[in-house]
Amino acid sequence: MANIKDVARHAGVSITTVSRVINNIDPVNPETRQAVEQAMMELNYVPNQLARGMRTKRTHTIGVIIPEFINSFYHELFQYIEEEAASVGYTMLVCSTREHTEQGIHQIKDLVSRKIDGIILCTYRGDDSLLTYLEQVAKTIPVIFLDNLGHEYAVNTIYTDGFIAVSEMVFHLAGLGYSNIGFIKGLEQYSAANDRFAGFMDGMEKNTLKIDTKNIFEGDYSLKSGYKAASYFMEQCPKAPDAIIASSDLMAIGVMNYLLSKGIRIPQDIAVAGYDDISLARLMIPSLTTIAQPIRKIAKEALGLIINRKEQKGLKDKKNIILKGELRIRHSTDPTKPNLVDLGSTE
Amino acid sequence: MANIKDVARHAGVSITTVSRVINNIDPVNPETRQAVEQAMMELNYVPNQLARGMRTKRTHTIGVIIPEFINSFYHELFQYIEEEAASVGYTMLVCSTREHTEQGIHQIKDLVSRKIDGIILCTYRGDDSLLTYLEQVAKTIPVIFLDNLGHEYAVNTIYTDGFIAVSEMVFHLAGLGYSNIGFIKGLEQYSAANDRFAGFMDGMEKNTLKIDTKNIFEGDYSLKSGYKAASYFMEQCPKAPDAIIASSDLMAIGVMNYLLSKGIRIPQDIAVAGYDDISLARLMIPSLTTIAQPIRKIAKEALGLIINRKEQKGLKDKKNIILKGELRIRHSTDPTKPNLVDLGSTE
DNA sequence: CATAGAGATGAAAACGATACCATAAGCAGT
DNA sequence: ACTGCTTATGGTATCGTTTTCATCTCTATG
Repeated sequence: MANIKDVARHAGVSITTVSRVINNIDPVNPETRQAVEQAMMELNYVPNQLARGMRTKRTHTIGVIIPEFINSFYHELFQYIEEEAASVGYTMLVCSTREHTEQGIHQIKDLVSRKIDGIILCTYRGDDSLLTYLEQVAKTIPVIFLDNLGHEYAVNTIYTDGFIAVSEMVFHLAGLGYSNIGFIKGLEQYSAANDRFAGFMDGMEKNTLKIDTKNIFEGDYSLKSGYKAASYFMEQCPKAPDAIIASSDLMAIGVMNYLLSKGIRIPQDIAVAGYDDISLARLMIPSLTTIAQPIRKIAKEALGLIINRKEQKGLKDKKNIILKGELRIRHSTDPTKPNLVDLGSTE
Repeated sequence: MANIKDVARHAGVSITTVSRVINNIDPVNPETRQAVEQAMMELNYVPNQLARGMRTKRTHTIGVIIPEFINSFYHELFQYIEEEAASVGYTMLVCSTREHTEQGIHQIKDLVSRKIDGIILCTYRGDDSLLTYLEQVAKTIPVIFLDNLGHEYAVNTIYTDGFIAVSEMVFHLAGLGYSNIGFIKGLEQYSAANDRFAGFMDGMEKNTLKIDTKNIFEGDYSLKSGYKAASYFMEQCPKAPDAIIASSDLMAIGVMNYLLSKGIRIPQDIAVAGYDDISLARLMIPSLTTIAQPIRKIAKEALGLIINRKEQKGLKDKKNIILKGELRIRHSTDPTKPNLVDLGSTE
């Protein structure tokens, strides 16, 4: 494989000049430039990014860490990050922690050793040792955490406001006359899960609806735990709810699966709502009411923080960007909406 | 950030010795080793992979190119590749061509310039200039194409045998008494699409079923095109089929959406089958009969080809690994199967 | 006409690791 | 006592770039 030296020799100039042509920065005689460009063509020259990164300390690479891959919300988020990254000339290194702390630290260390320009964590089941390690990394390169962390750690965060969104969802249901609303919350470790739960409580209170603690179930965002929640509500709960809000679409779909398999009608018998607006939500029959996270915007903001980085100096420079979710009302709560979304429409 | 020199100084040895400790290859006095390890700890030393890759010509990085992200089959495939790569100590650089030739060549060039150890292409709408470029790349590093390419190009391929699988699917349907079977094929440019179509023809012939060319529709693997196909079959086709096989689950789900929205029962009125077994197939109601691609195996084989690479010298060294798909019979064709898959089961 | 500045180029030092070669000590075998 | 092998270590070239500094030739300017 040809290197810059070969190109220089072939074009009869010094390597410095070739470098100048590549980087298009210092003035170069048009004739010389042409000769160099031709040499590069002929030798099929491609600059070695390792060498380049070594000198410049910039690799135009970002690291992205995704949790388990089961939840397709992360697939979709991931897709937008890739798109955004590509559009600004960055390439992604991807790995998954599989929710294992030690593995996670190892992965981050690996990314750092590859001299990435920034790192995006999609989420993580809060473990202190990993987050402390992350803070350390954040002193060197921008670190962006796509979830609510609370304010204790010195890393940037970007996330959707689950409090407001779920509260709005309760208003929506209350407006339709539902009153005995069940809630499936996420694991306590995630503060985003707590936000959503707090939003639920807030909505219930503001609508002067009675909160029955029996109507609250803790899930883990998975399909299966939604299914389990539904079976709990229907079989063990003293008074089955007339509406169920799940903190993730996947859990909501698990609920739907249970209900439909038992011949319970949605929303006539029980309304179901989710959170995330994964593409599957539109495909369900009935279509699923949910809260759309602005993933395109999340991706854009994250990349922005990496590209326009300034030297981060500790906690005071960190940014917390909180975006607003959007309520998508569909048939699973509101029978006046179409039972299934027209695939030709843009919604 | 500390480098090897700092560690050497701190431990009172030469950088060569530090390198030996890191790579654990030459003999090193246990005491010296300990001193070096301690120095590394204290300085928080992480080896610079750029520098290392520069010397060793190995980066332990693979490039993965995915097509559009819309089809969740690629998400799932991608997930297994990541898993497999991580388990052998490799990290992935990911990008998407967005089915744009020029962009694709650009992406590949970028990956090569980053000195990846191998490249996996999930699929590509066959464009000659990109594939010719790929052949060139394959002279330097292993290139693995996860689709049938025909045998014209000097790159490795791994894929599922669509011919046998779809033929089996026809046998399955014929066995249940369906005879007027419609087929939604993929775009002509993909030879995998043609394999599946040929399998359909084969199955029909072997079951002495009449093939009506009106019953064949060309889609593009998307949800929407499945929907369109169904509307064509039901509204414009002289004699609507009693069963529909789609060459992708996504198209099959589009079909289901159309049929269910018109109140047509599946499978009592019309049976529906897909291809891929994306996780959504199990979640549909009714659950979707389909052909599972052995994605775990595909991922494993692909990584194997990269890790155990020998110098590839042209066409004769290329491998074509063809795996067998597995028929998954569910309710959408066979009413004796459960209407929805038990989420607790392992299927 | 001396000279400052701009344009165009090149030589050589880094960047942070590994690989190759050299050296020195200790010990076994003749 | 010499040779040859093993263990332990260090010096330095090298990977392929960019960056800094230096040089040289013009041209414009007072």
